[in-house]
Amino acid sequence: MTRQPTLQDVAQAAGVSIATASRVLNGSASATSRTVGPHLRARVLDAARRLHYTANAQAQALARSSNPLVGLLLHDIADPYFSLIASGVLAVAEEYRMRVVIASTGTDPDVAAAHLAALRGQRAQAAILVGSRTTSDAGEARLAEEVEQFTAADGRAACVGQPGLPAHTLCPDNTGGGAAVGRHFRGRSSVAVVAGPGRLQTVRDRLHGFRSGLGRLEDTLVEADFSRDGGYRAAQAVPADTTAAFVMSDVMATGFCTGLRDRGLRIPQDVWVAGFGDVPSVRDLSPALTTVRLPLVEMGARALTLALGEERPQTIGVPAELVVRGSSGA
Amino acid sequence: MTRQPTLQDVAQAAGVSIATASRVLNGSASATSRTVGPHLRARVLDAARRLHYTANAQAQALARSSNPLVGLLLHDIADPYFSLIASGVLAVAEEYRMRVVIASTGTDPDVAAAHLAALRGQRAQAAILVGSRTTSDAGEARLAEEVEQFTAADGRAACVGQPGLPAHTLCPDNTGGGAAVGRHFRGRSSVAVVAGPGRLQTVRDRLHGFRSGLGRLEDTLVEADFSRDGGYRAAQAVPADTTAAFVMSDVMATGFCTGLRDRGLRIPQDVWVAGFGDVPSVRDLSPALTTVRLPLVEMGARALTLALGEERPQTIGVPAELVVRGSSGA
DNA sequence: CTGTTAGCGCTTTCAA
DNA sequence: TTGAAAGCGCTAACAG
Repeated sequence: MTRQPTLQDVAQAAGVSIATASRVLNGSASATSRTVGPHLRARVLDAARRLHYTANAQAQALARSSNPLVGLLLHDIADPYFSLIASGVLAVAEEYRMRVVIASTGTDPDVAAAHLAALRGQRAQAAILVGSRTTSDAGEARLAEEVEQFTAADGRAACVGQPGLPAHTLCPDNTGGGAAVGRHFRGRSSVAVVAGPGRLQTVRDRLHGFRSGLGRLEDTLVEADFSRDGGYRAAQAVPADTTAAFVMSDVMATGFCTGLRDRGLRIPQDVWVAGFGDVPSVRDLSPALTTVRLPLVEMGARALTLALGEERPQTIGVPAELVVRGSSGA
Repeated sequence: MTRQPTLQDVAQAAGVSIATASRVLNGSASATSRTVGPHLRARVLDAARRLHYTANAQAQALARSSNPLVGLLLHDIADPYFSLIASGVLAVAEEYRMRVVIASTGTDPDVAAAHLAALRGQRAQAAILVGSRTTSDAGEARLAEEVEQFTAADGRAACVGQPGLPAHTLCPDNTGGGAAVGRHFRGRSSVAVVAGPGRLQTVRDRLHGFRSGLGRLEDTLVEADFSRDGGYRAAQAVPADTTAAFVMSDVMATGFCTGLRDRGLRIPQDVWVAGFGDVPSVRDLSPALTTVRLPLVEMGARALTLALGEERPQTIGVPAELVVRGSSGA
């Protein structure tokens, strides 16, 4: 490799000291950096351009002991629920001119904890944890511990999901959203719920809300992973006389509807279906999917804004709104 | 903030030299690092744990002059086409235990070039550029120049899209895929094409392939952005007597189908529709969408594997396979 | 097997 | 306004 030009090289080429070169090239916005004469300044800029100089971000981070970096940890980037949130995070990061390192952690809090430790190693200024808390108390405790380490190292953490972590929290109204679906389903004779993994707090909240909204408990519970195919399979597992199904994510619901249809059941004549999240594509199913709207992109944006802005951890509720469409008779 | 513990602190706490601490904590896998006595080793590990020590990744990168980092530049993470590719990249990065910094660049080559320069500044080992080349010769030239700088700095670059950059290239068969749709549409009387922005090479390739497959040129061309709503609007813009429409992305096609339906046209009785990409959700449209399958997740995985593995830039074709479904009469 | 020490490239006082 | 020099935290020879 052609060794990367260093500030040293630029300074030399411009015939100035390395300090001067630093001031004109990477000088912080602070007033003290503008103090370079126009003549030298021009020479430095010119030399930098000629050499294709780019500051070594590591060295800068080390010297400044701060790194314009935010970590984004989410369950699965291939799921639109998460990629939409990610898109909001990226937009804000761009505004703040921060880089973002991303990782898919799955649902294991220990994996998230490990990544968070790595982020601390990178001296990231912020970390956004997107996804559900779990019922693994031990795991959650370790994650919380790691969040505290991160915060102690002057990092800002924000979580999109349930409260429970010592960090900013954006808390979608899973219970309320579930309840709205439950109320909407009142009067339907035989109700099924397609849930995600039971260890996820999100799943519990949505289920609990749903049942309280429905006003009774006789539902059939089918557990699936949060995938399209999981939803499809769940449609085979549901009782034949089901007249309404609450599927806990839009991605699952999408597969679920197809599964139902392949089984000869009609939506909504035979079965009402409702999802959760309101990702864009569910409007285009036929019939369009009734679902609970979450402002996903904004949630991502908000989470980073919060992390970067607010000093004291805040918990902020995010309203979840039932959107009734054709899949439940609209 | 509680100052982060340094290697110094750990060494002190363990009563050993900083070198020893370094060897046990961050020692490269090379044989020379295992040479620490079990006794001291244990003391160091213990001290590190007590202090919650995490190596400063910046300092490490600087000292080692290499950074286990890959950059991922794509048009729009909210689009499943890209998020699926991203998911493949993340999986491989995880295997290699590399971090990935991600950025949405839109379609402007200069934005990508700027991000690439930043990646060079971070001494990233690899960069994956996902997205179409454009017809902006000047912009592409600047991007190519930047790729060369990146490579010169010992970085590996891989591109998912068209050839044209001095890097590894994973080249989906856009022309062939388009042609397959064209052949499939032969015999349909009035054909429309919903294209993305004309400045994208991908769009040109798919269109060119389509026309050659169709065997004639009298199609109606509607240009839209690559969004769901763009597809929906395009459905209003297409001639009323259209009997077949090739929509150049699945996301657009998804909205397009709804637009057509809202306009009173039936799929496939009145209009055949085909998309491109085969993202998971299009199987669940009714009728299911005919489309051109691209192995998106694998493409992402392959791109990074290639970048990390192969020295000499290679161009690899990725087959695109027509999948006929209900939206075109299957 | 362990410790000393010279950098890695940049920022930032402190003097001049 | 400019330059000299002391680190930032860690790695990697080189000595012992």
